[in-house]
Amino acid sequence: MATERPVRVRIAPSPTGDPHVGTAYVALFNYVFARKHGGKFILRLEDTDRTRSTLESEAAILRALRWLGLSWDEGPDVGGPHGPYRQSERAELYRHHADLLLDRGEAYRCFCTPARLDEVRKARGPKGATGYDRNCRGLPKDEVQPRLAAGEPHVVRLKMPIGGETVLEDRLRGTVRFDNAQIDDQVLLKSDGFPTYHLANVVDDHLMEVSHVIRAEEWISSTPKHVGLYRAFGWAEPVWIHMPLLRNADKSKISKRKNPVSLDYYRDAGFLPEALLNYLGTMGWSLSADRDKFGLAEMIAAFSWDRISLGGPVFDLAKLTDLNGQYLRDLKPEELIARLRAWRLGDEYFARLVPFAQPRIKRLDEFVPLTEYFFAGDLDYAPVDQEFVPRGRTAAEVADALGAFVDAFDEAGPGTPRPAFDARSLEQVGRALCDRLGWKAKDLFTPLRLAVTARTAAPPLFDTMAVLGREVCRRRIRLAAARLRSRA
RNA sequence: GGCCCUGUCGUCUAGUGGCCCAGGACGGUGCCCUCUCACGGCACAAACACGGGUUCGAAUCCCGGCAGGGUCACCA
Repeated sequence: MATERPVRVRIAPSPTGDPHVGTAYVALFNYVFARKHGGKFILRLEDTDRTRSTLESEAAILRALRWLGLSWDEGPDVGGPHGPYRQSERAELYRHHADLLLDRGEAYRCFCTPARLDEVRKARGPKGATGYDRNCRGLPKDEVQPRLAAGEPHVVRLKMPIGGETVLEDRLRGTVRFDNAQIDDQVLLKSDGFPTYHLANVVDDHLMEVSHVIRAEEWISSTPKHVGLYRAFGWAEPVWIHMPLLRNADKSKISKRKNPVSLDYYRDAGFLPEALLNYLGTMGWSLSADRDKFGLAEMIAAFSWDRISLGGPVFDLAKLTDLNGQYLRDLKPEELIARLRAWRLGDEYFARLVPFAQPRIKRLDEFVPLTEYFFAGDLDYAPVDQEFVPRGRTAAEVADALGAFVDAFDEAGPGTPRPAFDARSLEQVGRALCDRLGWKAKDLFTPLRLAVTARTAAPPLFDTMAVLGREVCRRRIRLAAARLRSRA
């Protein structure tokens, strides 16, 4: 362990969706650790999945991290001595390093088709050993060359040691041992010529001189593969630090079905970045026995890995909300006003509402009541409870339909980017769902309108949703569905 | 299922062998403040998962199964 190396750490999000609260959590600990030791905090985009990565997501992640105030010293937007910081722009580098391993006999070309890999997996059954059967590992050169020359699609795999064990030292968990028989020959280069996470990550961490890999616990079981890579290259390992995973109330890994997970939600729902950061700092870490309100500077001053607890912390919106309230009350009135303006009580947001309100008001004093749900967080459905279920349907059916709608605009098919959150595609998704269900449009759109506005009469539904945003809509719809289910 | 990680109030946590018949916070309940609500104050209920060891002494060390989680992709 090269602990004396200058501290260089990184957050390496994959731009494949919303800016995730888990990313912010891990980023926070990277940031604090770097600042504590006068080191560098690097932002690197891991966009090697060409089918799922989007520029939109990339921008959203950068925006969210900036909103939180976690500034990076090196990154795709600010540059730095080890760029580029976007993996898609480093493809040559990974190919070169894969070749290096190939030349040294540490890696090999694998011509197995996805179909064959599928069969291997199936043949092993539910309780079989894991992974690839190393079918191509022993392929003789004179067989590989012609297939290569013929342009046959293939991947490059790492030769993991067949026997023995891989031992790694985790700063938080101590020595962790893996039987090498459990670890298969990981793909390094995909058939599209792009690297997998494993290769790109290890190559970049080395080239960027990352001293400590601080990441989520879910990575721990693939760490032996990374250790194998460092050895194959002959490089020094970083210090491994695997943080506990944020959890849903049922203790499963935090997920958008059970929790608001997008940083945009927290921003739109009126949480202050400093409160969110503070709250995240109490997840698995504590400043002292009797204080849970503290700022970034205090956290940096007091930070130590020895104060980490490893049980996966449940993310509790109620406690975050309380903390947020404390921050709000500490603000000077003029500061609060500025925050409110920057949030939704400013010209920008007003400009989007006015077109809806103008045709519907006869006096100025009607504006606020009319547009109330554009500013509210969670809504009170009690007054409209009786309106949710159309004739001939059950509450459970409606709840399922609402859930299906959220899924439909959230999750595209494999390899397809999810639909944009605008009125056109929202309506499209809604109508497609009606077709699939065999429902009249009204039977879905009415409960949807109620979920989003808690009113029977409102401006056009999909325009309203577009203004409210994906995060607020998702939460309201899920809440309404849960309420319907509890009634059924 | 294999492998790996984890295990203090419902939740976040303090606790690194005696200071702990376990402290703080959120949430809950009650009371006070108060024109109401919020804030604030006070109080109450609420945990060392279990079984074995080690030790004069264990929430703290060791072992065991138990439970929860993660992971087993040409996704990260």
